[in-house]
Amino acid sequence: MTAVTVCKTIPPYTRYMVIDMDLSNPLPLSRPEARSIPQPSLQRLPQYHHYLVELEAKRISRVSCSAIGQDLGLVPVQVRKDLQYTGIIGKPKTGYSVSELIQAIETFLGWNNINEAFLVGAGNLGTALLGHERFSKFGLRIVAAFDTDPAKVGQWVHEKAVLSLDKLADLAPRMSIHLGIITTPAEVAQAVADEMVKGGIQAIWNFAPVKLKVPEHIIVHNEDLYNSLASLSWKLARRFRVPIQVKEAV
Amino acid sequence: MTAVTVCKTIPPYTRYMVIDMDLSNPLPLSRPEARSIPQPSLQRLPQYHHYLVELEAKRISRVSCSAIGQDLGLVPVQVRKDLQYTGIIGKPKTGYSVSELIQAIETFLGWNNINEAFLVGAGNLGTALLGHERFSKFGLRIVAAFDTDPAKVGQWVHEKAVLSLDKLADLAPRMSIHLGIITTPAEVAQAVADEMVKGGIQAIWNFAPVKLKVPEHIIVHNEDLYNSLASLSWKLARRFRVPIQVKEAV
DNA sequence: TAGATTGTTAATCGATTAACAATC
DNA sequence: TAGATTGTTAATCGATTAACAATC
Repeated sequence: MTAVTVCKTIPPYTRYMVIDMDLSNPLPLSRPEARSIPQPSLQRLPQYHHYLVELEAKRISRVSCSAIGQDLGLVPVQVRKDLQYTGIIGKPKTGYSVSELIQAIETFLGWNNINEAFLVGAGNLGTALLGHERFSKFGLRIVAAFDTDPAKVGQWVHEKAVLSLDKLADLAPRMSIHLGIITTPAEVAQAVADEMVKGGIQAIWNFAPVKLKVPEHIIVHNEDLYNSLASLSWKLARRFRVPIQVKEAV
Repeated sequence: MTAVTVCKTIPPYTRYMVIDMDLSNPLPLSRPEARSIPQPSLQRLPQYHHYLVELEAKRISRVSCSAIGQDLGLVPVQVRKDLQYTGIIGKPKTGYSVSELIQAIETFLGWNNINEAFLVGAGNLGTALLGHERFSKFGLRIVAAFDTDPAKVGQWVHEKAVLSLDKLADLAPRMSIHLGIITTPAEVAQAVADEMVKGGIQAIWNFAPVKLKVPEHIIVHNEDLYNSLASLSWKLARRFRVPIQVKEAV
């Protein structure tokens, strides 16, 4: 508001840019960590990334918001807003540089600095994740697996050793591992989380259907298939219920 | 508004209930399919369900919103709103009946009428899902698996037959299967989805990281691990960036 | 009765979308 | 220049939360 008097002819958002440049921050790209981002936007970024990588493979070097929106089923202005969080700036009329966008998204999401992780629970799901080469493209490398089953300990799964769970709390700090993945049955998930916290793990990606109790500073993400199944089966069930509902109304 | 004159002394929401009963719908429970529900609420319902089942195992028969909220990290009024979508009604001072709540949630989510499903892609992830007994508690039963790999076709995985993919479009309508699960690599997911649509599948639970192109009436749910990994690694990366950021500010 | 808890309405908060100026 | 596309602001839409009456 006070800036209005300084330069009346320039519209508000141009003024904002000038102020921004005054602080010698011409490239917002240089401090993406300073910004906050809505959860939905954050979750759309990997979609853009995936799409852009495909474009790059097709040797397409520039893209507009409308084109992205068209292919991903989003309105252009939403794409624009989302991309702005990464700090990237486009060119009117020509759009955005595909390679710059990819770079910006990867930097923003921290996919450049690889996260090494420990996985606990070498069952079917654990094995599936251990074999998931594509994770490395998204900055995640699972370096070892843990289990309590003596039959599994000492084995190798997808070139990764399966170690005894009681080694975890000791190994994690020595290898400076900050990320833990839980793919155990629900019953033991809490005990595993406790071990991880003891080992100084900062973030837990939890595939067990339990609400983990951990100290407040630990980041927990729940990958709860049941939540997802819920909405799917509700929609499907509703579809088959519809004729009945119509009947009742008559 | 027009109803105000009818009965001035009764406050608005009591009036609403009266009107509702006038339409001979005393139990909202009887027509849960008529209501719409916000996506976030829908995804919280399985959490309540899981929690309530645990309570029931402990022989606790009544529960209040505050208790639920306490344990699940939600404010009481949000719990109340969510539960209202299922049409359940509680009793002031004593709370809700645990068993009625469980019943209401299951009915609302359609978990009573079992969804039989076909799964395509008998790799690690597919095997993990096939072995997931708990799904049956949530109304899902995977009845057969499909694959194109000759080494897998004809095998049995967790007591389920692995069939050749080209049988799917024929079998689905004959067995009246409406739900398909895709756990294939991204490259073939679209082709699999096409087969499912040909077979009359109504809903697809997609674990491959691709945006599927299907007719508009098909329900698709994407279980994209990368979206989830994105926000986790962003938060973790940001945490480690913080000291640097502070330095820059100085 | 008093206190606890539900059910409802209204206010708030946050994300999306509409409108439009700036730019190439 | 004209048209396309970006970047910004303001309006809209939807979910959450606050406040409070009703009920047991």
